[in-house]
Amino acid sequence: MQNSEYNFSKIEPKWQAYWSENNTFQAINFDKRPKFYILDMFPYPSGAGLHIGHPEGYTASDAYKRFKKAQGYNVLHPMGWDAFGLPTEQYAIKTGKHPKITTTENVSRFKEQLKQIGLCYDWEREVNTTDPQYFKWTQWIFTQLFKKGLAYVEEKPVWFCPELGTVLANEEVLNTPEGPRSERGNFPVERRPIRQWVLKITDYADRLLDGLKAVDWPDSTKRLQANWIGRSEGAKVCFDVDSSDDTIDVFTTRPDTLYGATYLVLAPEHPLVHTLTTPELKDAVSAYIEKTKTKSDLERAELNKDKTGLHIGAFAINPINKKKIPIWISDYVLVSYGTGAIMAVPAHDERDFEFAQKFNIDIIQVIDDCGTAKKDAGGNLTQAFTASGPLKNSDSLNGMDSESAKKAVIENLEKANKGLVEVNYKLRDWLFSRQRYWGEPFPIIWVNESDYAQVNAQFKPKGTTIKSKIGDELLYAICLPDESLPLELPEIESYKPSADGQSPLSHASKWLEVHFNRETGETTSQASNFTVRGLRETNTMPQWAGSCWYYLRYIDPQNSTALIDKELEAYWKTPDLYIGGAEHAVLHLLYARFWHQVLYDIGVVTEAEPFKKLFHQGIILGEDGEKMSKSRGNVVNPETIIEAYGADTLRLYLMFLGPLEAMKPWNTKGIEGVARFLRKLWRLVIIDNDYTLNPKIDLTNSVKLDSETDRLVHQSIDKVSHDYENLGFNTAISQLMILLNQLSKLESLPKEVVEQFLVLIAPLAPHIAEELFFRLGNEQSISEREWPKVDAQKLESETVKIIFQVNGKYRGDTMLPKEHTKETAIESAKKHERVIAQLDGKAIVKAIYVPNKIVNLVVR
RNA sequence: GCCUAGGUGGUGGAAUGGUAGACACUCGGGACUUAAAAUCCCGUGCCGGCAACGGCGUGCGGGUUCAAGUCCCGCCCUAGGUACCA
Repeated sequence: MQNSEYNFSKIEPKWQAYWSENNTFQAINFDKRPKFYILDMFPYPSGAGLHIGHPEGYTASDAYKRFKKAQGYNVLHPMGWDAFGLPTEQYAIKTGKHPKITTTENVSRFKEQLKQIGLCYDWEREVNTTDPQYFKWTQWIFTQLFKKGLAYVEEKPVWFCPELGTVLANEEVLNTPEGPRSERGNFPVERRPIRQWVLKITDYADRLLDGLKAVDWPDSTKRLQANWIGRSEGAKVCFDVDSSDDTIDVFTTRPDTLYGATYLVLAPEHPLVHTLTTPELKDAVSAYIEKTKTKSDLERAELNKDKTGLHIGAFAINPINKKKIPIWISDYVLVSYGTGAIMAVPAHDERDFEFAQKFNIDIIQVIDDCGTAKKDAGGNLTQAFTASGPLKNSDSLNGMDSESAKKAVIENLEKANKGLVEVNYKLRDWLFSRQRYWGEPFPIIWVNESDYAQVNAQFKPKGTTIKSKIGDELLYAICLPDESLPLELPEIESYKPSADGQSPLSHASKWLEVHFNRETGETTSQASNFTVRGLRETNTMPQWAGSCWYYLRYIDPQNSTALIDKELEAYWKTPDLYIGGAEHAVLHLLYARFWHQVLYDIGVVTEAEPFKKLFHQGIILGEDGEKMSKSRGNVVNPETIIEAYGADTLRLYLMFLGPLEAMKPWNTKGIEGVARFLRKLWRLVIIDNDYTLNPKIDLTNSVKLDSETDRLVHQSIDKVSHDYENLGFNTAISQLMILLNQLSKLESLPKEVVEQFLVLIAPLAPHIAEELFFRLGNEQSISEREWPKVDAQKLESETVKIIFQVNGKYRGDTMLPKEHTKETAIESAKKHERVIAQLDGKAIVKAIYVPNKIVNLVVR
């Protein structure tokens, strides 16, 4: 009876200390080996500590890193903290504790937990978005955007809760039968326009779309981003307003249906609504607009199945046939898309059809459905016909197909100066400010008009000015010089926003009021002949800002004179693999790409796209199959698992649960399987805990493996290598289980084979691999050992298994030599007992032979 | 509504159009043990049969094919995302 003990709690801390002391996984700048940059989405260090979802993706990237290192790459695999964020601020409001302190505590807890799992990062490259030496460069990037004219200020509607006196995030607003309410306190909330910084991401829409072609991302993610950008080609059509000088521009993707436009709809927020409404309808229209304010875009879209709207009394003239059509307002038209107004063609648009039916507006079919549309007994459409086809009811265009008609209509309108080709995007500009404390302050000063004129142009945006009414004054924005960065957050007494929704920074009067040197840009608390009076911007940046470019800072984290050194950038370039959740498929990845493209334009980086290859890890659900959450009480804590089973077992099990990309439930019972596997591995090498090696191991490597085992070894090297490369860890582990089961059965086996096994499993279970490798007499870390090579010859076997089928059903098999003829295979099938039984009384119609695989006899 | 992903034993899952259920968990039986833990062996999709074996079986209904979990068409269900985008 073997007496061995796999004491993970003793060996795991030992090797964690070893890796740390020896800088085993340090990335070496300018090393001759090929570089490989693996990036994880960095976490928000919450007060709750790690949950089991974090280590899933992180274990995968850690394993991949160890694999790539063994393959001879100079691997960069860093970690950092996306540490600005709402929960820390809320905690500060509640307790008065400075977010900086909370953040430091949370970060050290997270770091400790990551280390416990055996995750080895190059900690010398750690970044923290709240570190002034980091956000100095976040602010610097903003000044570049500002100077390039890619930033502007605008009043934007945001959720505001008068009761709480604060702006709310979408997720803090609940939909209730009584209307939208705040999550905290259940108070009524409304959309209120507040002064915001906005970034012109739409200027980059086409490049963001084109760039997707070149990257190795999941197709579904590319599609998601492309849909989000939503490029659509169409026309802008200008409608005159009857008995008025005003005109209304609409955007349409179907100019071919212009003859079928029977009414116009303005978004309730459209600037012309008030002007065009006839006096007797003003009250009703105002009431409708008020009601719209309480609805989010999503609500206007989804929950409001029943169309609402009002005719505002005015009429427009269809430019193509001079027909007079009524102007309506309805909340199904959004002010943020296109021109905020549409021409409604109920016969050929579902929403317009629904609306026209409800309000009894004409439905004129101008595209011939050629009998394919759904109609009632009277021959009227029962739903919109949205396909293309030949035109009708369209004067000279009758008979023309949709595509040609689109061109013809636009040409016609262009001649009359009533329209033109236009491209529209669903993508909206990026609302880039928050009325909060715990974020990067904007490096912006507001000055009055006459002072602005005296300020050196280097502090102003090129080709534009940014002005806004602040307090009662119209002020102009200038940016701080690089030397004044970072602009740090002031200490304040209360983290609560002011009652009018302004940022808590608006209380910090000492910090707020400055004197700005017109030439040098230096800010002082005392005025002088060279200074102008200014007010600092009180908004802060959103959490996205810091996470938009962190992957660049890992390359050169300490640089105080540049965001990144040019030579280092040229060496490390951009991440070769980016692993992170699909929940960031659009926003984070799109914003980061936008900033990267701007940085590319100004020469900071040399590649146009930041993330060459992307992989989404799935979510781990609770044992009940529901999303893990404190309130459900189904949260699994990694620390408990490590205490009971060890980090290697946790890592292995996380990867064994299922495909990395899948959403899968945690099952604590199942962990027994991988725990047994590791104990079995331990016993293969050690027969008691006193450093006694298993005598089955031939230390001289003179024992030869039988050919079947030898083939299995090489098949395993082959499969495991492929699976690791594709992050298919679950199948790699089952292959290793098969191999270990075989090796355990042998009477004796060469040490070399055991070591190869250890190298194969080291990426996933590094502690036990190091320990056993060490006990086999090796002095170097197993991570220095080269990845085993497959001997292709050994994969081949002399015999192959031929499957026998009758009418496609398995009825037996046999082993045949590799070099056999089709006839031999078919003959041996016909001789097989079970096949004969199936052939009884039937004739063979056909015999299919797939070389080295299958014989299928078709009988009747 | 729309977009995306998915639906395979009691459970997690595996399967270049070629033996469905690898590898595990669970459960049952046995060995070792005073006993337990650990370990080892056998069985474990469903129905029938002592067994050999036969039938059925990858959400549902069709289709293509010698052969379909895999490809095509229609439907149902689940999860995630969402902006009635004109």
